[in-house]
Amino acid sequence: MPAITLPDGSVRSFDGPVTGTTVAEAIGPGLAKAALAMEVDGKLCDIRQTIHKDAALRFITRKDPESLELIRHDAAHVLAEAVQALYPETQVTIGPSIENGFYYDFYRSEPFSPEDFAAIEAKMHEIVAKAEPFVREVWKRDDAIRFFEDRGEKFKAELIRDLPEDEEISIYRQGEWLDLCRGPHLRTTKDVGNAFKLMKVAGAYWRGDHRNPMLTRVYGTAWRDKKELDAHLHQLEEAEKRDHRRIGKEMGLFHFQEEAVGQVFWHAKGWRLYTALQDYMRRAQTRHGYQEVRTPQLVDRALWEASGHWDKYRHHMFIATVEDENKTLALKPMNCPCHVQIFRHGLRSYRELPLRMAEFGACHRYEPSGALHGLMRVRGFTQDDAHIFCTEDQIADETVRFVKMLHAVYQDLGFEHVRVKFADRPEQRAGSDAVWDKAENALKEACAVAGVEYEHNPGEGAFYGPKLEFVLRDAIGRDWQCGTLQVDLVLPERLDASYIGEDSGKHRPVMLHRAILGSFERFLGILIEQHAGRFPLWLAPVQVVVASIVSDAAPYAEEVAAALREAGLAVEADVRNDKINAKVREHSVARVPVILVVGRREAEERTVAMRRLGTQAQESLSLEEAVTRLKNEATPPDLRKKG
RNA sequence: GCCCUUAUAGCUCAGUGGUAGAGCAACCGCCUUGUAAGCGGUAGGUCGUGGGUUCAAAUCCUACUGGGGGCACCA
Repeated sequence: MPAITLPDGSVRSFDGPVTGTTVAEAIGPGLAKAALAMEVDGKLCDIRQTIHKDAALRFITRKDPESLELIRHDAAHVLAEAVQALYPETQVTIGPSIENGFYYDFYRSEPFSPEDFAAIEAKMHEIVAKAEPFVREVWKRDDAIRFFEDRGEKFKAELIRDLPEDEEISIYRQGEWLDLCRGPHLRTTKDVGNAFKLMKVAGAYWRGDHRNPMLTRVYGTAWRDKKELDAHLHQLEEAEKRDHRRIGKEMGLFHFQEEAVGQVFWHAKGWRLYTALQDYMRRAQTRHGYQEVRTPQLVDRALWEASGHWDKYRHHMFIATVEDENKTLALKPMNCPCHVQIFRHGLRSYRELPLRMAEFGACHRYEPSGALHGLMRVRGFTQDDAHIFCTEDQIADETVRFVKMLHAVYQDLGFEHVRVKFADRPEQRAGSDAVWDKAENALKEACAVAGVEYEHNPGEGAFYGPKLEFVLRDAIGRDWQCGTLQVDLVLPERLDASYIGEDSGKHRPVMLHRAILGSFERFLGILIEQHAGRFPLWLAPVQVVVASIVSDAAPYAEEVAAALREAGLAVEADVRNDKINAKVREHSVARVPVILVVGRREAEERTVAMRRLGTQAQESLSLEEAVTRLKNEATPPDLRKKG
């Protein structure tokens, strides 16, 4: 006699086991029509599922966010049926719903191409129109394996074989077609609707392992209605407009070319942006008690062997040799071993700890070609790297200090939302379990002291120690992992770093590896996308353009530009023989934050007409006032007078 | 590295077997101009590179290199 409790608190009793469909019909025809699935005691399931005992029930309609996931998952099934109908030799594997859509991985000797999309989409619409009910069946394991093997579906058979013994093998049918699937699903294929679109094909390794065969993955996006779909497609276009590679080209910030793959040619404007950020970081570091150092680019392999990097990362290092000398050197892929060399140069006292050693370390890594991505993933980059040599007792305090500094920097740079992840020991690692226990516990404790709340990220630590990962969210909601703090008890041991303690004995320091930006290249890529190239004044590559209206005003325009330059601003004078409309347009398109327009009147009165990017308003003010105000406004946030 | 895709003028792109095109930018001239494109003219490309098919290749095939989207990788 199940009693069904509904979200409004009301209870309905039934004489015997009932399906969700029956309950919905009992409540009313409107709900019966709208209910796509249901949640029974918090668990999402098919609406046709039978409820045997008392339960809390909530119906899922198109309005509920859960419906999107179901629509997407079902769209993947519809895609798979369509593909097998058109290309019967294709084997199916898996097809989950993902953010904004779904994908399905197929195995086929000839991979699909976007040219096949039109035919596949047409078939999908046919299947949706047929309104085939999704019917759940539970099969015996052996029957299921035999069934799929008989059909030549080796991948599916393998999946079933690998399911845990006690797992129920459920099959979903939609008309003639069926698939192994945990569910749940909508009522019929019709519920998928027509707001879907196939987006791209991509290769993906079977079970995510590069030793396995390559499958063809077809990605699609799916929404509740056409309006949502269009909004999503529009958003994709908007994101494309802020792509840092596009903006970098438009604003003349940097370029890449074949002769230096994965390395940036910074142009004058991009370099101003870069150095503005670097200057800021240098000030922040100095303020927080770091000393800056500089270490060699080319270092003998012996050091990398000692640190353990040679063993693990040799194939990702650029190796250099000299003809006349039988030596192998490597371009440094990281700075830590070099910093240890400075630390161990001469005797260190406990009085020097914590010793915070920073370097804008230029590193090179031979990243796989497929990993390269604009500024975000390059082969030559510069880290805002630092290593804190300290005692175990100082870990907590240093963590507190670092987290504070990191938040201040992110805030100055315009990022408010920061998450923390705790990455613990990976499978392949250096150091004993005892050392790892110690390092992980120390870091956890430090988090507690610093009041840092974190998510767990299992197995993702560095090979020498656990790490905190700082993830920031940008203006359009994307997450970027930038900052990191790593506790390392291994490298000081391997590279024999020591200090003399209070007891006159030798001790091992702890090394904290830390970065806030990560790499300048990547962080600038993020900054470009964050601001869509419209930087705050202190970062803008060209801060002000002084544009003359008539040639008579040209000398005054030059004078205004000179005054601003004297005040430390990046300014250009545009005295070309062109219409003011054209000049304003050109510099607006170039995202110059401030345009000062000067004509005959301004020259006579010694004023400027100020126009801000993104507005049409003009403000007339005296030259002196303009210089004072712009100089103040262009001051980096950390140098601005507070309050 | 693997799969798909792509490469034409400085930029954005059209041209799909029959003598390389447009817009913007550049350069030259005219216009002295009041807040998002004034007008006219000139110049600019061995169509990414190497092979091949063909009477004929930007166009078809093939390899390589770079770019893009994923997968794998990310000390």
